[in-house]
Formats: sequence, structure tokens, C-alpha cells
Amino acid sequence: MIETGAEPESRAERKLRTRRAILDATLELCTDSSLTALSLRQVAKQVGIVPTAFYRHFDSIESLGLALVEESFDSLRDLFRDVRRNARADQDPSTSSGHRIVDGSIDALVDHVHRRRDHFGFIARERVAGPRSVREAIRREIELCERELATDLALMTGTDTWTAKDLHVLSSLFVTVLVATAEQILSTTRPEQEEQIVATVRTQLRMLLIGVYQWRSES
Amino acid sequence: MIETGAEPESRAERKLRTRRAILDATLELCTDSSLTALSLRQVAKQVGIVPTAFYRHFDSIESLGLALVEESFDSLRDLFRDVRRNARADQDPSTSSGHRIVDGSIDALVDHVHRRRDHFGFIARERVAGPRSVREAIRREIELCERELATDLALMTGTDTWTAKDLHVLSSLFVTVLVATAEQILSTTRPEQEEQIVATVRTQLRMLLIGVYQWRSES
DNA sequence: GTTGTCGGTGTACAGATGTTCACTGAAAGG
DNA sequence: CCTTTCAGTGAACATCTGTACACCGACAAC
Repeated sequence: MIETGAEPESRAERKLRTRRAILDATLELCTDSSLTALSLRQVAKQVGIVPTAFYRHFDSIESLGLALVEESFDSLRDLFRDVRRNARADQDPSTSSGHRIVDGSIDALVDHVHRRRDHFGFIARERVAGPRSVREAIRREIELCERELATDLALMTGTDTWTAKDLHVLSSLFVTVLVATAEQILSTTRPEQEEQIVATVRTQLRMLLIGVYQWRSES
Repeated sequence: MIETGAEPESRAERKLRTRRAILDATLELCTDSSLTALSLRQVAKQVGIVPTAFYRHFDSIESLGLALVEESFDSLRDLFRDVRRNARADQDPSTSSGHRIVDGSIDALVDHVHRRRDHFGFIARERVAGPRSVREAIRREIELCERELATDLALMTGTDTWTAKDLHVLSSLFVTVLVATAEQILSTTRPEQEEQIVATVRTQLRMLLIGVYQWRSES
């Protein structure tokens, strides 16, 4: 469609470009309304291809959704990597009860959500409203994240004597709060309201952390 | 359609019955797929009326959704009432750190979610995937619940010296966990997995409660 | 008993939907 | 150079979509 100067572009590259265009168009089209309400023809029109050409890349909206799940969770894993790097740098016993880690993690969350509104919004929506297979894929990925976070938590001071079960319980709670916060950030555009959301979750995590530092696993 | 014997049934009653049938049909049809993916004709067919008759009751799927929001939050308020009654009965200083209240509240949650799967599922889904006006209505209702819970929390031992802001922060965290738990319960049918979910949230709330009991509001 | 109200019906239409099929034309491969 | 591959085309289809309109017939009101 739009050729910008002299780009040879192999056939494979061109195919990949259209595929990307489909993924992007889909993310844009379902910013409000969910995959299940999205038609193949809307996507095709947005991309600028004929409806039938869609089948050269995906054989249904559902499998398109599965591809978007993978892509979106790449963004979420980026966030996790940032948080982990952040936490490791602050593994300083002199800091008071992990306030730095909390603040750093929240900042990272806000930052990543802003940079990939589309991906985080996609996960939040399709997690509960998408086609069954998409919902299941998302749940599986989230459980993966929880397990991953649990092993990270095991390495931190204070939780080193915890049972594996308790570690996972805590990890799951963090992920729940993380998801809820992302949803809230996505549902507002007013900066002062976002400030409010961030301040709230900051306090929530601090309250929780007090409990965590006192917790001793039973048995 | 189905006349069971001698029921005079006034015109108003009949209209109300059809309205109910529409609401029920809608809840059933969108157990997986969201309002935005639901067509007026599907609803009409499920109810057993002709498509145009739909307009005698609602002027769009969206306004139908708003009615369902009100109805669903009636169920949620029922839950809150149960929890509050429960908590008041257990306002006994001899119980250890509110374990009884936590357990009772979770039991009430599970019970209500089972009894009104449709309503809780509707809220969980349309909260993020419904039409804009429906999403906004749900968010408003949830904020109402948070405020309500915050005033309840103020009356409890341990939080009586807290600032209004901190009370709302805690209330918001409880509601977040509540919503997340309801979502998890709804997404499973296996009893042993539900047991697992309940055990997890029980521990999570206990961890959190430790922090709450130590928390002192600043300024 | 006449009249008006109003749920519900049936027909109709213009447009959108998923999917099929035979096609084109340029890049890839021999 | 000639052949194959294959992303994208375009027409055609049966079906579903929201909504407009004229209509019916039972209940309600007078």
C-alpha cells in the first residue's frame, strides 16, 4: 500500500508486515469491546486487505487472540524483569521495610502500562470476556507469573523461612493487586486520578508488607 | 406461551414477566461472551418473542445492561449485608486477630457467588468488557461499596484511630481481593480447586490483617 | 359497550457477517 | 528462462443483524 522509497522487501518480510498490521489493527479495534464482539471483516477493513486475505495469516479470530496473548505477556514479562532488576539493586537491609522496592515496582508498573496500554488492556479484558481458549491461555500465563514471582520472593530477606505454599499465596496476592492496579490505571486518563490510584496501592502494599514481615509459616 | 392453569394475570404482571424473561435470557446468553457481543435477536429468540417486541421493554442492549447492573448489585449488596451481620456478631475482643470474621466473610462470599453465579459473573465481565456506560455504572457502584465498607471498618477495633483516607485505602484493597476471589471461584467447577482458592484467600487476608493491626495512620 | 391503550406479531429492507471459489501477479527456485 | 508458490483479489452465497412500519387483539377505562 504505502511504499516509502527503495525497500526491496522479501516476500517473507512482507507477510510478516501484514501479520503485524493485523495484530495492531485488532488491538486498536478492541480497545473497547472484546474479541468476541470483533468481526473478521472489521479487522480486514482496518488493515486495508480483503476479508479473505485474513485466512492467509490466522484461521479464526480465536487463534488471532492466542497470538495476541503471547505477545501481550511478553510485555508483562518485560515488566517483571524490570521489577526484578529493581528489587535486586535495592536488596539493601538498611532500607526501611522494603519501601524502596514497593515504590520502584509501582513506578515500573505504571511505566509499562503506559507504554503498552494495548497489551495490558487486552489481557485485562480477554481474561474474563474473551473466547474460552483465550481465557484459559491467559490464566495459564498468569499462573506461570505467580510461580515465577514466588521463587523470587523466596530469595528475599524475611520470607526465606516460608513454606512453598505460603510463598505462592503471597505471590498470588501481589499479582492480584498488580492486575487490579493496571485495570484502574487503564480506566482513567486524568493524571491526578492516576496519582490517587498510585498513592492508594502504595499504601496498600505497605500495610501488607508489615504483615509479611511478621508472618511465620506454620508446620 | 405457557399457561399453567387459571392465572388471571393482569397486563402489568404479564409485562413484568416478559421483562424478567428478557433479563434472565440475557444473563444466560452472555455467560461467556459479554454484552457487546450479544444481539437483540438472540435475546428475543431465547425469550420466545419477536425481535421488535424487545423495544417494548428496553430501547437498546445497552440500557438492558444498565438494568442488569442494578439487579446484579442488589445481589452484591446482599452479600455485604451478610458479611456485616456476621462481623457484628463476632465483635468479640477475645477472638484472635479477627480470624472468625475473615472465615465468616469468605464463607458468605462463596455462598453468594454460588447462588448468583449469573450476577457475579455479569459484574466481573462487563466491568471491563461491557459498553462504556455499563462499565461506568459498575465502577460507580463499586466505589459506593468501597465507601460503605470504609465506614463499617471505622467502627471496628484497631482501625478506630485511622484517617478516613487510610480507611478507604484498606476498604479498596478488600474489595479488590473480593472481586478477584469471586472471579476465580466463577472460573472453576472443580470443588477441590475451589477449596484451594478459598484456603489461599484466607491466608492472604490473615497476612494482611497482621499489617492492619500494626498500622498507625500518619498525621 | 364503546373506545383507547399497548404487548406482541409479521413483513420488509439495507447492510454486515463468515466462508467458498476461481483468479492474479510478483517473488522464489529450479 | 520457465515453473511453482502464495499473499492478496473480487465476486458470490446464505445467514444474521438492527430497525421501520402497519397491524392485531386482549385488557383497561370510561
